[in-house]
Amino acid sequence: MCTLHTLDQGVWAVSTSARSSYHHGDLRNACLHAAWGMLAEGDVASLSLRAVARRAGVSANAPYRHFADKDALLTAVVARGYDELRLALATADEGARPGEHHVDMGIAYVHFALDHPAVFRLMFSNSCRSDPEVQSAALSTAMVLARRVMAVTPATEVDTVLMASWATVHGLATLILDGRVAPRGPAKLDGLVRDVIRATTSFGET
Amino acid sequence: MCTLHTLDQGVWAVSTSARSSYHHGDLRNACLHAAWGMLAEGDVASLSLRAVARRAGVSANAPYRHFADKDALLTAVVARGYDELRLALATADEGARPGEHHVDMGIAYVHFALDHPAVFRLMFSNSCRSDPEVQSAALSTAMVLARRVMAVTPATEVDTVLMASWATVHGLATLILDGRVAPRGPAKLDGLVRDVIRATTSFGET
DNA sequence: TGTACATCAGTGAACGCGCGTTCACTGATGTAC
DNA sequence: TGTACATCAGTGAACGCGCGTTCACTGATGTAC
Repeated sequence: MCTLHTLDQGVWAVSTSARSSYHHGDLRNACLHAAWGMLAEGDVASLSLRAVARRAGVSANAPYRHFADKDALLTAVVARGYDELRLALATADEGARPGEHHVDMGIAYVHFALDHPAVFRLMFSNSCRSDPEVQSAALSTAMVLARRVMAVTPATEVDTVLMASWATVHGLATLILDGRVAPRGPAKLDGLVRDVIRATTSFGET
Repeated sequence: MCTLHTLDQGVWAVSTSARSSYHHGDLRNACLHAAWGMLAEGDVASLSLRAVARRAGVSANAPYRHFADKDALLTAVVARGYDELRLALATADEGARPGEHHVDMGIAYVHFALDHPAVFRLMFSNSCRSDPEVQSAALSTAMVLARRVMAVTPATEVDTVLMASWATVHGLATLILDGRVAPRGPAKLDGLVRDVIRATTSFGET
């Protein structure tokens, strides 16, 4: 059903293994993987094309065979980010406890942000908001939320409720990420998300 | 009562006027003003200390008399940002229509974000979250929201409701800023904020 | 099966650039006497 | 009131750095005959 592989395993792992030949074989993916890894360790400002090439074990200009410029690389990373987020949300929705779909999806959303802070910030920066690939990836991600909202909301209110749900969970993720809101102890994170979502959800779940 | 001046007028305007003497007189404020202006036109990545000095009409290293390094300047800008936001929220709260305090403060919050996108992003980035001046400025800002929440919420739920309110309006501001949620026409912005806040506010207002 | 050749995906060196920051210095200001 | 001097707040030149990107080139691969 879902053919998407997570970036930390599966087909991606191969691309980081030592290469024996002059040709890399999968440099595009290796660059994305390297960029993803570097964003896990630092922020966007510290990510340079040269460093990505270095980490992929390749000369500084080799990435230009696969990306028009630095922006194109970042755009591709962001698109992957949305794919990952969409997968995480869909998985949470599928495995949700009865009557807890919103809460479990919200928890997954916040966890994604905390697990990939720099990627998350990049996804919601204005730098690549107008790229078509990113826009479509963002839209499919939003659709996962939308489907759940539509299942339990009168048609006339779907727009507002979708925005409200998304805004709440997105804002919460951002505020926690930035240290403006602090769950007391990591075990309390899920409870905090649950409480906030319940406090803002006036519509029922079936 | 409130002695804070907005950055675009009042005492700040003076600091950008042509200077006649070797000594600037108010270079610290002039730097902050220049940085603020540059952030209004571009993003954080395009803001350099040298450019700030240039705009302030001063040599590249003059700012070092007033800021230890570039980070210190950014930190000061962020602190000012929180001051401005706090002022905007307090003003909105004071002048709110009866029973609409949450809505009007939310609208003010979103407007601040849209009026100062780069500053807003910088305020909620992790770069200066641990600076004491910033932390205290952020705390006083949050207190403006907290006071309003406390006025209408049972004590046991204040924490959760405060987080929920803040998260919702902050998330909404962020999503609009990033183009993920688009009010249809600028006149519709306030209505969108109002609808979302009403949809997520289950507690009453007196 | 062997060979010539086009194409693809790398290399290494170089470019100009703007940056943050430091240095020795200088003009202006204020204060003690 | 005048002068010597310490202090403050600027200047201009220079530093090393890593960056994005381009260039001519080369090793590997695949395909036509």
